[in-house]
Amino acid sequence: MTGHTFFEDLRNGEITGVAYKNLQLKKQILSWFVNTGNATIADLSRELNASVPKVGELVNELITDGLVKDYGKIEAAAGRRPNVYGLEPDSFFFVGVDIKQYYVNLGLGDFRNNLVRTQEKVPFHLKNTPEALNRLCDIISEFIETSGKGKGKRKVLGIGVNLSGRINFKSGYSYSFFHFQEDPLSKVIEQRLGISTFLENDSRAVAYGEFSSGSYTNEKNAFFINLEHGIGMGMLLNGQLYYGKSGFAGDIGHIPVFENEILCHCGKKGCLETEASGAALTRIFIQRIREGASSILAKRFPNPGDIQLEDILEAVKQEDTLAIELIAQIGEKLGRGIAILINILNPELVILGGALASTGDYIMLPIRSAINKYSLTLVNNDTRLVLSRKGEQAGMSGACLLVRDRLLALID
Amino acid sequence: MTGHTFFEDLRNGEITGVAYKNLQLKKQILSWFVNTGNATIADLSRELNASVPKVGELVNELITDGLVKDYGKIEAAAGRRPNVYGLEPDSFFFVGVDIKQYYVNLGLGDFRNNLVRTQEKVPFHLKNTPEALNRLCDIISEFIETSGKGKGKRKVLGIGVNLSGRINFKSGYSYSFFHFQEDPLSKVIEQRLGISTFLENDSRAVAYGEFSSGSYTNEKNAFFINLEHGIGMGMLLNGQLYYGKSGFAGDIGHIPVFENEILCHCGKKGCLETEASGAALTRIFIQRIREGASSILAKRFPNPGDIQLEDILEAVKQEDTLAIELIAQIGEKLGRGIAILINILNPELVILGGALASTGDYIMLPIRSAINKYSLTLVNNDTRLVLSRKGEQAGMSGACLLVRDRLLALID
DNA sequence: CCTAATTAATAAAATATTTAATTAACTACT
DNA sequence: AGTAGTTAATTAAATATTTTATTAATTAGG
Repeated sequence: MTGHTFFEDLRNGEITGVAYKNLQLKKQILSWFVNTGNATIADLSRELNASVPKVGELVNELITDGLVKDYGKIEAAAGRRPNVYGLEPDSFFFVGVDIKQYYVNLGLGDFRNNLVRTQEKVPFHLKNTPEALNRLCDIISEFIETSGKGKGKRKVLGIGVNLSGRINFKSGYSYSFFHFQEDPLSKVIEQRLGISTFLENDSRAVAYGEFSSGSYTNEKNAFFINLEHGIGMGMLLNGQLYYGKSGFAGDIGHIPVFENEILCHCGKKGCLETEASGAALTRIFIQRIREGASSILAKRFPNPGDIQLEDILEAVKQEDTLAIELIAQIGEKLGRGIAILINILNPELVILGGALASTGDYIMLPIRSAINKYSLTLVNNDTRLVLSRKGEQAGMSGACLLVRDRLLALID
Repeated sequence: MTGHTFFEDLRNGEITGVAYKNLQLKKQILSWFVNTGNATIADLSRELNASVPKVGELVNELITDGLVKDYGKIEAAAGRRPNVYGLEPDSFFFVGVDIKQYYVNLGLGDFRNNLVRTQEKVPFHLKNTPEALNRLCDIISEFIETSGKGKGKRKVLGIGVNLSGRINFKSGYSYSFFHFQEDPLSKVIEQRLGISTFLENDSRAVAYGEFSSGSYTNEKNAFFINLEHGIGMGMLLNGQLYYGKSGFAGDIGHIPVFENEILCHCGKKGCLETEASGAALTRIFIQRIREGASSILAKRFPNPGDIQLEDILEAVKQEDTLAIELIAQIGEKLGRGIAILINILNPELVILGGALASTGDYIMLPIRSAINKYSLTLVNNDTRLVLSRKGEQAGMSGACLLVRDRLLALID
């Protein structure tokens, strides 16, 4: 009993000795609730190798701090029924901000990974200007202000922001957007809004959201592949989000797999993205229309150059032959890229998400057959390939989860 | 003070409460010595967040068990000089067995990662027969018997065996060699020799040896690429040896990067190994000779089919133009494969080893230029590419280290 | 060469933690 | 319905650990 709250202790780097050990054990208790769910004092004592009185004491302190809740007694085969404890969802909240090219999704997540409120597709144009950053802060601020519940504002403990491009989540610097000031972007937002803020690369955040969602919490080695205009990826390796040396890891879009002459926007030739991305799909589709191919989009767009990725994906749903043919081609090539990943990293799960994934089996089946064709059977037998079921939710959810887990110092 | 030795406690799964915590702290102390070197009680107390008297007590117990040694006083700027403690190299030893196609290397490693005795190139033919396994056990047994020092046999605490092919190091099963009995191979050897035995995939073990050696202990994300007839790889990701779901990870040889029609022994086409391996080098070299190309080997081998990989590598050293030309070609293609790895995993270090690496700059420069050509500059700037400096030693050393660290339960 | 300053190691005192014992709560069986 | 058997939670006793104080060892400076 230090007299300080959990969060005060957490922020205090000077803490040593007994207080340090208690803090560590509290983190382990919270971590257990986060990863495994509710538990009894006896469970925690057994799993964390601490005595029952000690665990009881710390759980009570966490209850006092409002982080943990007594969920009452549970059924038991025999004997006195234990009380179960778990996270207090209503104590604190997190805001997840998922920034896309032309809009922003905001979500308010509780302590147990439920989005209690969302505000989707708030108009916003992602440009590297102070005005855009200002507008972004206003949007977030407005969202927090209006997130009251009953009597007042809900206590927001942290903000997670997903941005595309290179991010150093430890320093809080963004290198692709909003890097026109000295201070790291996370600090700038933090000062504007007065709430701890963490940045993350968008694909990585979405991946974290997917991996932490219900069905996939057991997987230790998994990829989330984000199929939009470009190809992004988030990786979970040995149960941890993988960054590589400087946070560039997951750049699957620019692996050299083709012997083509198409110049990629990265400056190289032969990148996977040149033939197997949303951008490639759009380019090839327009080209085929210009060559006279028939499609429901051919009539609708007098100028084929106006056709957007969304139109093509819509056409797939309306069973347009050309769109379906091309998405299958893209799938086959993507499958070759994924086969490389599978051979190298022997994962247990690959989740496909992003706009292209909404075409379902049309893209999934060619990918699967290419994986079978190009990767070792022994290895790819281990790998489940699934479509994302969370869609846009995963971005907000992942952002909330990342702030939560970083604030609790459950991950580093 | 439990009255039991460290190793007895370690093997006792039932251990709980205070004894458990002491054991954990002892592991942390040993781990510190292994990873960071000698330390004073004060250092350990600070770093491991335990009190000075507690650390002192446990260090003394470890000294009693013979695992730790008092290295005396060290210089200090001011004040009473502290005693430094570290691993006792002469207490226990480990045997590393590196099995190649036609020979075996054996090494006796001490507690501090020094090979105190080696026996290299012991003739052995790796075949999947009980006779070969028998012979292997005899070789190991003979090595241990003759590893006496002064008065008697040195105490060998564990044996590490590197085998090519798929290995499950946790269960001890080998799936490519010596799998003709029910019991896991590690258990079979263990029972024959009466000493704890661990198996590991050869490339992974060599990688561990390389990563743990002097200069590279700070790297958290590194690859070791083993260039022999095939291409093997061991990966360190987030500071841990990476296995993937079933231990197949690192299979870089069979990633589909070529659009060729060469049938790989894995049954697929377009594998990296079909054009960028020692086997490919041999095949192409022989073919070129048959087509009339000139080389110093052309005269020496009336039948070009007799030319072996070793002969070609020797020819490179003698500056044979054809050999040099082809090794550069192989390098360029390998570089493309490595570029893929770099883009995906953003490592800080890539070590090239195996027979082909002995050609030095002849293979290194084309690899480096292909990496620059095919991977994103921003990413490959992070990556140092180096040649293995340990050569055959790394295999034995890695095997010893893996047993040591697994027996001490420093890694899982 | 002695003293102040500094750090290590040890010893004693103060806490903290665990273990064991007790009490409480509940089920199933006679 | 009462009782034996189980498991939880609490309390008290026994340990263990940390903290603080003391002593030891060493350097630098007067």
